[in-house]
Amino acid sequence: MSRRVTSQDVADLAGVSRTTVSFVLNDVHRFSIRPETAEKVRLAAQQLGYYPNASATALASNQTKNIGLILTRSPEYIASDTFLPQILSGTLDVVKQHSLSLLVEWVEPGQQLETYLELTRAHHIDGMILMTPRTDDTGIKALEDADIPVVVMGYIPQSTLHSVDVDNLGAAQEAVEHLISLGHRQIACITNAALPYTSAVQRLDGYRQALETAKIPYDPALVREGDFETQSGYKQMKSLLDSGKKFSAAFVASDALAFGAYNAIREAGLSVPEDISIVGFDDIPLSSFISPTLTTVRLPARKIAQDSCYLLMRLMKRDFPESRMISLPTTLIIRDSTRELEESRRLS
Amino acid sequence: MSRRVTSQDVADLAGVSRTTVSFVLNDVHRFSIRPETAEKVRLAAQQLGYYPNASATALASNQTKNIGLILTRSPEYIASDTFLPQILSGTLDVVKQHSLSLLVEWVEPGQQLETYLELTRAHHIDGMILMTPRTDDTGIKALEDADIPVVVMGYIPQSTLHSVDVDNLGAAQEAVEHLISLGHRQIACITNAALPYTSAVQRLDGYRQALETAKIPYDPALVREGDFETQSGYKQMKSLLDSGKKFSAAFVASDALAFGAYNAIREAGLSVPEDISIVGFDDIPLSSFISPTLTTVRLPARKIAQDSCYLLMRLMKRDFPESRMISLPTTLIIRDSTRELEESRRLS
DNA sequence: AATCATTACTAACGCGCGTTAATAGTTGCG
DNA sequence: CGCAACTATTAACGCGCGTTAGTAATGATT
Repeated sequence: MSRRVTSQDVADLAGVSRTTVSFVLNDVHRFSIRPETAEKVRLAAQQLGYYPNASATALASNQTKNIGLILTRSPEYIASDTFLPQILSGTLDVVKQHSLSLLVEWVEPGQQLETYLELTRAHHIDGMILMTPRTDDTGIKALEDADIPVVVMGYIPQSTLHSVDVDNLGAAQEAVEHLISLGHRQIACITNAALPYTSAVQRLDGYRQALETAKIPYDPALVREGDFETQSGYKQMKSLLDSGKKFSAAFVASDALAFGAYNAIREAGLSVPEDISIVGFDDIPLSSFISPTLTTVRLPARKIAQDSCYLLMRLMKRDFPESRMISLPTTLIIRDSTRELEESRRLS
Repeated sequence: MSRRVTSQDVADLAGVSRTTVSFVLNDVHRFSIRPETAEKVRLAAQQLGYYPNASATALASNQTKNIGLILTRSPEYIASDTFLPQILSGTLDVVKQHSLSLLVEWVEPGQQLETYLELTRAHHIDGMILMTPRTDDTGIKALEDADIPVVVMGYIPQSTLHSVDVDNLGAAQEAVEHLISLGHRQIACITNAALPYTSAVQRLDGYRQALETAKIPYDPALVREGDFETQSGYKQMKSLLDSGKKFSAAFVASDALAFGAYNAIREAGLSVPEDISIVGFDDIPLSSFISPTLTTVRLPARKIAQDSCYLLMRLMKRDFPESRMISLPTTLIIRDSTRELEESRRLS
């Protein structure tokens, strides 16, 4: 249980003052230091196994070197978030490159304001990334006013916060247009999440937009609301099938849910894509392995995370980009779950 | 850009000293304080929106209130870690209950020692959880000597560190015995990861054990090494099929890889379970949705994470449990990917 | 009345570091 | 030789908080 090594110890061993140690180890060039002295200090530091105390550094410099990744779902949903690994991977990647640390926090719905305040005022972090926020987030206002850099992964209407996102609406539209181009006219839709999540609304809007462009009337009876989990994809597809409404294709706005939908369709004695074509959204790793392989919209999840980090770091340097949002491109990946509707099944 | 609110401000407003404020807000009962005074302080704190500065608190109290979750894979693998959400979910859950924060760190292979030292000496965290460590981890020794609480999720041979794990060997054995009980004698195996990962070795040993017990000779030609990703499950199953070796079942020590294996089998014009029975390992959420639903070993991932946290918190309170390891039970979940081998295909 | 214990509070130090203002030492130049 | 202009280094303060040792006031006990 040896005492902690402080910069004073390093200074003593090197025969200089603590200030000099600090200058050397932090590469402060404003006050010049003789190379030999610097070398002596570095040697002493290494010899003692000196690591500057993080809290002390943070307190003195007013920088924690931590950035926060804020998750807005409850732990049960987090457990089945098929996206999280990619997000985390991208974030860790960049964060590590800049020798920062990542603090992962989870916000309870209704507790947003409190949590954001605590996080910023207590200064646990230098900046934060907000993952998939909800429109009914009660803390957004506080974040806009707080002087802490924030990047939103996703979209919040009428917010002044910086954000990184994909064009959910456009991508969904493209997905549905693909179905339409295959001759489908009766197209169901299952959203990826409840509607307070902005991406859910945007994708639904894309669906409607595509229908409208093709002059297909929008029928609410063909739409269901999912909630992240595969199970809900199953449940909602079952509900659609049981409703008696006819449809030859479905846009399921999340791959995970699409897998559930597959199951419901199979259970009903039907098959994909022979009876029903399915387009997903996200392109999670398993989508190209499931049978039939899933036609879906590829979301560059890891890149979203990386770009969010890069953006955050710019903001932390008070280097504000001209544009408030970065929009990343998506790609429609056509696989085996969609197929042209036979003439016989087409409407007149 | 208003000045930060400090405890001095609270003290001034309440008309007491800073010390009193500290006592009140930290519930220090050793020095008694009149209820009215306490109330005054609490009111002032709330009125000012006072949040104690995390760095200062950490520095003064020598406790960061952060715990570290250390990932041992590279970002590319982290991205496809189907387990991570459950682990994170369980960890966040417990951590939040105890009003701590979670620092997620990723360790480069070869950099373990350096990273652990930095993490502990710089005192970023009060304790750490090591996820899926490798046997060739160069930093373990340092952690055993460091006086920081550590919990290992998984198993490290000959380590004195506390750990939470499942009986991988027993579970794998049970899985393979299930195949044997269905009449299979030629059983292939694909490991979940490279062999420096202890769980991979243990599961492989379970496989061998089961064969031995049933007096089935172990044939290395039926064994392949996976590496976490679905793609490698595909690749290795393809390699097995291409090898010409006959087998009627396979134990794939990771569900994610099993999905890849499904694909390879399908591509070869065969089917599960008619031609080949498959048992997976992990029971990730999608396993009950894929077709055919996957027989697998359920790993209580979230509970592992939670128990690891609880254990860590005990250690942080210097409350050392009698036993060094906690072993959690697994369950063999029998679904549709395994089937009894027809008499005609059985060996004499 | 004098002593003691108890209650309610505070002054002041230390945690380990970054940083500014000041100081000693050296060289250049007329 | 004397002054200026650097160069190399340090003393000392502050970051915001926890905590110990100590004080003042009150009541209880001899």
